[in-house]
Amino acid sequence: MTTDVRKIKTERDIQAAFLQLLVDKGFRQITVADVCGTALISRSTFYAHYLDKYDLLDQMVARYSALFAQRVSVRFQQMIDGEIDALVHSLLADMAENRHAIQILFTVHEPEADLKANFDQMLFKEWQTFIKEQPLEIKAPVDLIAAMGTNVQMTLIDWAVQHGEVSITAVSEAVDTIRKAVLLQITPAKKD
Amino acid sequence: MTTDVRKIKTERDIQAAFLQLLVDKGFRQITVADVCGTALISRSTFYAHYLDKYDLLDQMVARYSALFAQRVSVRFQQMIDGEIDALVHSLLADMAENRHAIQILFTVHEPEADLKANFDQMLFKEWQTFIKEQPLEIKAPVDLIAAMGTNVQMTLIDWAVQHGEVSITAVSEAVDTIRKAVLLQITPAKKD
DNA sequence: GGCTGGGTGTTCGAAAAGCAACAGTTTACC
DNA sequence: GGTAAACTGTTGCTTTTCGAACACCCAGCC
Repeated sequence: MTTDVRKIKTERDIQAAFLQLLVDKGFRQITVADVCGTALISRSTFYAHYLDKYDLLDQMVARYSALFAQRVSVRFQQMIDGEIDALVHSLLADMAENRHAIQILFTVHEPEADLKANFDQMLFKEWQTFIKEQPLEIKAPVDLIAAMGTNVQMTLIDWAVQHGEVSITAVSEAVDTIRKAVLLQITPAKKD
Repeated sequence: MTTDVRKIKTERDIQAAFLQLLVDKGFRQITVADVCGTALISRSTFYAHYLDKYDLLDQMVARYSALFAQRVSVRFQQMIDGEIDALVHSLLADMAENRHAIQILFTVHEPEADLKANFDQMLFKEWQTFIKEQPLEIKAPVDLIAAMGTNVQMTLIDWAVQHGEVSITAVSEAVDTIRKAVLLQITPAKKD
């Protein structure tokens, strides 16, 4: 099996070095030699783990995308139900380990690897299907409202990733107000 | 020669883990398995580098002792000359890299490995020879005054290690006052 | 007493990582 | 346009590290 500590450690080191370099000089400027240098890793070892720097980025983006994918539905439901406190809280709990990496990867936008775009896309689909399930006839275009909802959520996620654990009540209220405004477009007015 | 990155990295990891564990549970409670566990190192690898945990401690203490030994005379002279600002400054500059380790090792007092005792001993010898070189007949026992001087310096070093870079003027003045009092015991009163 | 569990220190073959050299490609500059 | 420098992947061989087993010791416990 893959229980060899060495593999885990070198991949850990490579990825940490990569994130560091993303901050320092940006993806385009990074060379494989750079990564190996700051990770204290041999170049031949790098190629034993990744095809090239694009593959490295891909794998990292894929990993965090998958992580997010596991929870999208839950988070989406929390948003719909107005459990903003719970949403922010569980978001931060999940990310406690990964916040740093996600924060950095959010700044990278490559055609084939864009974590923020992936998150966005997943949420957008959730909104689309949610809206279409609504019994009411709605006047505004589905995709417009879906985009609105997605943006509210992405903004919240971005904020959470940037700020980590902070007192949340003010945030919750602000998000909640906007959330209601969006939902009003697709559901009958009701008491919350 | 021995420029294999792996050796450097594992020793780095082992020593970092060891320092961590010293803080967490203290030297006596540490097992080799502990060190390997937190360093993500195989036990057989540990024994390729060190005989046992005592050897590990020894080597670390020896290293920082040697580092200090290189500079003792200079530092001592700075003290005698009342260049307290310069003393604290160069002390911190030297230790920038090692302050953390030294701070922790200062808390470990094993019969055969005691960094603080080593520092103390080196300074004490400097004071002894310095006092004996003085032309004046002195009334107080040499070792008493030597111990006094050593203590002033050790206290300063301890403070520097704990606090790192801080605004220093108040410290300088305090130390300078005491320093003069000690020197007055062995030299004729003079204008500074 | 005997037994168990956790610690030590050693060994060995297998796996991973290192290093150095390679040809091929891009980049930068005169 | 040409050349030097830097970067890329790849390879063969060496060194280090790993994991798992071993016997041993010692402390606590039934």
